[in-house]
Amino acid sequence: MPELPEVETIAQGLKPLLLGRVIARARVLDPISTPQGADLFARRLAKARIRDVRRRAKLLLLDLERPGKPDLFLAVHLRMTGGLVADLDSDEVRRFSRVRFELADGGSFVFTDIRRFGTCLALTAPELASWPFFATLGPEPLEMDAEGFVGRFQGRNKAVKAALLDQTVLAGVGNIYADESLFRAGIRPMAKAASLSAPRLQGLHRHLQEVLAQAIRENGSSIRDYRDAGGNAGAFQNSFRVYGRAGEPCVVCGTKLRGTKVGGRSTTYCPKCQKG
DNA sequence: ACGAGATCCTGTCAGC
DNA sequence: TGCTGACAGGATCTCG
Repeated sequence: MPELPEVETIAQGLKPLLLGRVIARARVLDPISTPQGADLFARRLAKARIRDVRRRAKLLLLDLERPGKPDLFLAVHLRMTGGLVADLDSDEVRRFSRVRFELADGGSFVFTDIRRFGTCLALTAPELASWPFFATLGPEPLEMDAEGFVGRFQGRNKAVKAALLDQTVLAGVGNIYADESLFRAGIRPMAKAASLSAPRLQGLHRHLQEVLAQAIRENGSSIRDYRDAGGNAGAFQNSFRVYGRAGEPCVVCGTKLRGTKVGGRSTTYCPKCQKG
C-alpha cells in the first residue's frame, strides 16, 4: 500500500524520465480509474507537456502545460495497489494496466492497479484547489516541527493511531508507518491522542520523521504489489518491527506481539513496550 | 461537530 | 482438487 515514502520514491524515479516530455494521448483502458469520464480525461491531457513530477500526501502530482489552454494537474491516487511505471511490457503490467499515457516522442508510462481503487484525475488549478480531499489535507509530516505536530494531536478524543491515519490531521501516513512509528515511540495505538503528554507526542513526531526518512532512503516498503517507477522493489519491509508480525516475538523484549483492530485497521503492537 | 462503521475491489491464502 | 470465506486497506458515505 503506497504511503508517503512509496509515493515519494515513485515521484523521484519518474521525474527524470518524464520532465519536459509531451503526452500525445491518454488511453483509458478501464474507465473506473478515471471518475471524470474517459473522454474528458483523455481530451484534457492531449498534447500536455510535463513540467514537474511531485508528491503531496499520498498523491502523485504531474504539473502540465498545454499550448493555448490553462495549466493542468494530473493527480494520481494509488490507494492500495496502484502504481505508475515506465512502460515495462511485462505480463504483470499489461494485465493490470488501467491508463496508458503515450508520449509524443515514443514510449509511454502506465497507471496499473490490481484492485481498481486508485484514480487518475486531470484538474485545472482552481479545480485542484477546490477538490475537498486536496483542500483539507493536513501538513506534510516531514515539514512539521515538534510544536506544530503536538498541537494537531492535543485535544483529539480518538485513538492516536486513528489520528495518524486521518489525512486532515497530517498527510501521507498509512497503516504501515502508523504502526511502526507508534512502536518506536512506545505508544499504544489505541491510546486517546488527548491522553498523551506533550513529551510523548514529541517522541512520536521524532520517530515518525525518522521512520519516514529511513523508508524514503530505502525506496519504500514492498509488500505484495508495490514497485517503484522502474518496477523495482523497496527494502524497508525488512525493517518492519511490528507491521504484519502479530504473534511473533517483539524484537526488543521478546513478548508476543498482539494483533487487533484500531480505527477499523489491522494493528500490531507490543503489549510490554508500548504503553497507553 | 465529530467519531465509528460499512463500502468499494480483487488477489491471496487458510481451511475443509 | 476445488470451493468458500476471510483478509488486506484509503477515502467516502452514512448513521448516531
